[in-house]
Amino acid sequence: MGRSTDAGLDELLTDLSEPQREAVTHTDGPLLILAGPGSGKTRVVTRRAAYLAATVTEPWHILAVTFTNKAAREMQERIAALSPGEGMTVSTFHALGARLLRIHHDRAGVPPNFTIFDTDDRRKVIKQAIEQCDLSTTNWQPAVVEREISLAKSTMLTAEAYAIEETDWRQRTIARIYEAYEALMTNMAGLDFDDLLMRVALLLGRDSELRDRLEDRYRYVLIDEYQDTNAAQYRIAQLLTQQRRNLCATGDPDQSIYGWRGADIGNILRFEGDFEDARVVRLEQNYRSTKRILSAADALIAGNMQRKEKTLWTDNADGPAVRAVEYDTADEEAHSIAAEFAVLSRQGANLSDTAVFYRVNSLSRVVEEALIRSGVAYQIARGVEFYRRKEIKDVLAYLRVMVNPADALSLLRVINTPPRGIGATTVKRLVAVAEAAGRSVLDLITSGDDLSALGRSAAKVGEFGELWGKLADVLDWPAAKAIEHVVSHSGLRAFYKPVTDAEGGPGRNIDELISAAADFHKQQPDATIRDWLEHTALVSDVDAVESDTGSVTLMTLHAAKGLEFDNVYMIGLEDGLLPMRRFDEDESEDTEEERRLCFVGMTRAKRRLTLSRARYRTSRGSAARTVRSPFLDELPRGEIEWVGGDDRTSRRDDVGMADTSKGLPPDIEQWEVGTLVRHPTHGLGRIMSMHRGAKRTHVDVEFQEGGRRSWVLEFANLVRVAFDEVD
DNA sequence: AATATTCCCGTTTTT
DNA sequence: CGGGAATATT
Repeated sequence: MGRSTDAGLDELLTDLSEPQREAVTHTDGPLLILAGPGSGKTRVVTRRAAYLAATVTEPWHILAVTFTNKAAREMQERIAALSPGEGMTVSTFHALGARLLRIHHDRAGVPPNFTIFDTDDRRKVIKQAIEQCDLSTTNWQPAVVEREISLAKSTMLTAEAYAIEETDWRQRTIARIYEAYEALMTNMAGLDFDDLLMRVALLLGRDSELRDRLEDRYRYVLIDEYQDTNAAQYRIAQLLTQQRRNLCATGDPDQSIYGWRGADIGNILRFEGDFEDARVVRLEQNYRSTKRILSAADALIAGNMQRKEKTLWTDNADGPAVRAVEYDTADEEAHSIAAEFAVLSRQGANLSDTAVFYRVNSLSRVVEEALIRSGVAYQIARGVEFYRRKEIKDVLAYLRVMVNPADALSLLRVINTPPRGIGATTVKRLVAVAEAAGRSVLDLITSGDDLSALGRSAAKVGEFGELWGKLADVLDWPAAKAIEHVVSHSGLRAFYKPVTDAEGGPGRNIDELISAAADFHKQQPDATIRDWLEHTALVSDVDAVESDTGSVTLMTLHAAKGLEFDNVYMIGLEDGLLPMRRFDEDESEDTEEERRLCFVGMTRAKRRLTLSRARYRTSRGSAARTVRSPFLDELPRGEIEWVGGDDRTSRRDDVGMADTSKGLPPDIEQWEVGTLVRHPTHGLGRIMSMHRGAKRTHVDVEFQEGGRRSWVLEFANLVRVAFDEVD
């Protein structure tokens, strides 16, 4: 056993509540930890891992799986602090998948040096696939097809399986695209995010020998955030624990917020059905939040119908009232919050413990601007965005082709970046020649063939071939050094030089990339460039969040899961935003997930929670009036301090527009963004925006039959339609 | 072939 | 409003 002194064991069990101790000391057999927010789940999980290592197994027999790198890193650190010994595996699902596919590539039927294609790459390949099928990308929107394929993969439907399941013409067509997409990806030795899960699930399902080996290696498996697992992840968890059945799942159905990407809340609800002898531990005492925050959150989540009853309670102080603030405009909202931060900061408060959450990334902009103006330091959780920047993708593309010469997507990106006289037509010819010769483009370029078929561009291509010869041997270098080399010899550095010094300019970003690579190398000296690329492909937004920076943290509600802050601001509590509503979807189903999302956000707060909303918000250009989020109305009146005029009857309805009322519909007060309307010739539509000028009211209506039109409301023959009148 | 210009349309959320 | 793509210009 890793460590077994009695003193050590006692130490692992101190300061635990009864249910916590029960979970920690449960060693063999299925265990479900239903952990409410702030219930000390991480503490239980880390102690349990150390406990297992100290009593029944060795550290290297323990596998813990999380959803983000940040979570994995933190879990690793906290377990390490309990010194259970070396060798435990703590990983994200996707990183684990990549690693297993790498090691067992022959069994999995994937190329050994596959590279991971991110969503941008995947989008491009899907577009290619659609075009290859002679379909138009207007009728078959890449984003829609991408989503469909992604959801198929998350339920382990391969292209073949999907084709068999065909039900209608639409699906049959998507099946064709799916197959074309897979063929392209295979050609390029690329795997997408969903492959990392699907292929592992399928591999484990059919290869019992490998399964046995893995089961012997990973005898105790922990899956964190089990409520957010999709079918493939669920399958992996089951397959890894078939014989020993030492699966410990932790999670909270009330915090399931990834249904939209295939997560199945049923996985956690079904746990006791899957394992009849499962031990279930409920952690319901909250150690994080004040009574007021907890009861507000609890009241909100109680509005969900499909849910396991749960009693959250805390011994913590009442704390200050939860605030609900209504502002007139989003600017005002942002500036007011920024001003509060400025005051706190002046009072010497540490803003590391403060966060702003929002439903959609686009809301960060107003807040950022306000914070800059007020001189408040902030950080934004957006690790992914960094790696999506042009210049960064340019650099990475070079490395990708080196690691995986089949990666034509990256090669075509790189071949004329920076511009070196190889234009679109030349590239097209090059691809055609390669195809005719049955060889790869890179092969063609680098093997010194006769390229005269390319006309006068042949020389340029030849030069690129030479350049490539000089670049390609950095493959074994540490990533930072390799990037430095590539950047200077490819001409990228010089190309970006003119803008290089600008704040956040391309040159600076490349420098940042280099130092990130250097950090990586320091932490994992044995890692190859391929490992580094994999690492960059699998970052999440939260991964970029640092603690103790002294600055306010801005992030989406999704990114906030699992974190906690003293002082939390949630903005944009508006109908249609939070809860988010899309126009083509039936509404009831998603509202519960939206409510959970709101619940997640609220329960991040330890001491102070402020929810706010703006009566007018500018989105993509034009300002539109908003409707207060129904979630605000679901909060217990007594616990909430309302600021800025609370309900619908106050102020906004009597702002001087008296003389415009002439031609307006009689029920104009009930019209707002989202209202359904009928037009004599255009049919049923929905108001997308509403603009009240001094004299005229303008509306923007999107019609069910397609199309979008704007009118001056006084002159449009629009009639309001109630939801229940719609067939 | 490279750069300048206009136009179009829209991401919810993320590994 | 702003990025990306189609289109115009040099």
